[in-house]
Amino acid sequence: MEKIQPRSLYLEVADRIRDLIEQGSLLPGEKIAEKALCETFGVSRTPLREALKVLTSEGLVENLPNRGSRVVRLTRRGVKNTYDVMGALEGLSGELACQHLTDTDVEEIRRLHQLMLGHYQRQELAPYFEVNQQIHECILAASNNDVLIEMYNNLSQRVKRIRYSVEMGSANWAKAVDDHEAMLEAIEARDGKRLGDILRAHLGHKLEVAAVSGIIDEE
Amino acid sequence: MEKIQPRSLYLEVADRIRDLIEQGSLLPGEKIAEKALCETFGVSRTPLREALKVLTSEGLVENLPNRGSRVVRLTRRGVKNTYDVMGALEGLSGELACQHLTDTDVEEIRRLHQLMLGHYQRQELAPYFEVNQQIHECILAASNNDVLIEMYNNLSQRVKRIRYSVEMGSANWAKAVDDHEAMLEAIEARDGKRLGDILRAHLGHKLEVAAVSGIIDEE
DNA sequence: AATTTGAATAATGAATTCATAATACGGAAA
DNA sequence: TTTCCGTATTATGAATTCATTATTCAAATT
Repeated sequence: MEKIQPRSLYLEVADRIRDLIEQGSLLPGEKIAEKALCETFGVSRTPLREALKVLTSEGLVENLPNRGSRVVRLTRRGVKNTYDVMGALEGLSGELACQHLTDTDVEEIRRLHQLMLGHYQRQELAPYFEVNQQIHECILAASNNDVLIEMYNNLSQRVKRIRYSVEMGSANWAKAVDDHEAMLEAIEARDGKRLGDILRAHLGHKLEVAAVSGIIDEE
Repeated sequence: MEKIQPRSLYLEVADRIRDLIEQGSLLPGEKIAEKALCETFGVSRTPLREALKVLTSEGLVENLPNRGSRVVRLTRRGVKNTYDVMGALEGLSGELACQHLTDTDVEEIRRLHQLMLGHYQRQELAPYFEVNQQIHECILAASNNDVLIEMYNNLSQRVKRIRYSVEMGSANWAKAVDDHEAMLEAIEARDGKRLGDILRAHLGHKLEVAAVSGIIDEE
């Protein structure tokens, strides 16, 4: 029998607002009118305000005393900072994953890797990204470190609303695929140090792509 | 003239609760009675509950629906996970710091380093830790990455309530001082990669000490 | 005696109300 | 016309109230 999980209203509301921000219904810098959101969600201001406080401490929203909340703006510098930290965390995830990866885990990653290569060869960008992310999530999960996973997901959430420009430079793309090739080798050799180094370096490339997106403010 | 900073009540309350947890007035696993805290702080339940939600998303408190809040328990595994992530973040801070450290910054670190050595030679543990922390904060600040600083401080807060057993093994202590010697060299050479590696490794030792503390639960 | 049931109590969750600060607007003065 | 000032309006911050869910404890049943 499955347990019934009672979930607090404010968590539900926080999820919904997160979605709104991610999909772009609430834009960076936009003021969040409490009353309006209350009506769309059909809740009172209390749980809504609690949700806003959670999002504030998550770094998605900022709270100006007596002047309400706004969606935080993404600056180029802020995004760079976020990616740097994510790189460090990915690096750690690689090192730890190598200590825990089972043979079937590696098998699964190998499968995804081949799948991804196929998408690359056929230049199918969206499916490529999809599988690419699955690989990284596999490694992250294998780190067996829930603090790490929590931190990474938080940071990831902050930059998710950047819509990557649809065409990725072919040179960058090729480099990314090369990185993944090296990653797989390191994984198969269970070489955590090397995998960590590759992952730390790997994320740097994404930034260039992100910078093009219109959502980022130049301070 | 100094600006007047209007601060929300819930942030104030959150700070106070954080203090209570850090100094051990609220113990891990302890249930947090809202009414009692409201009276001690002299505020209503609304800002208190908002504060609790912030602390929950910071990982200091957990929220069981309809059953209130409790201070999260520290498990050996959880502390290890936290230290691993902190190590990765310190590593990054070292790499970044080397890109930004000015000569006067390095001068200051050198001064602190000598001060710390003095405390080590005289076996003055508390002052040693004090200065030690100042050095790490210097490096962290010099990273110029506020996302990194925010993350690090959050994690640091979570484990702050561990009271390190007063006597540190003399072997460990010597090793830590050695690490610091190597750190200073790397800093003076502005060798970010090396500094990063040293810092990543450096934190591992603390864990052993922490494990002795009575506050940690064996799951 | 041990376990279960149910009423009484207390605590949490959420809506509402009240207080206060910010914003918008209109008129007066320069 | 532009700027400044004061009032009206609106929104936020916090306390209070109401509703619902746990908990406690005594009585009843096995």
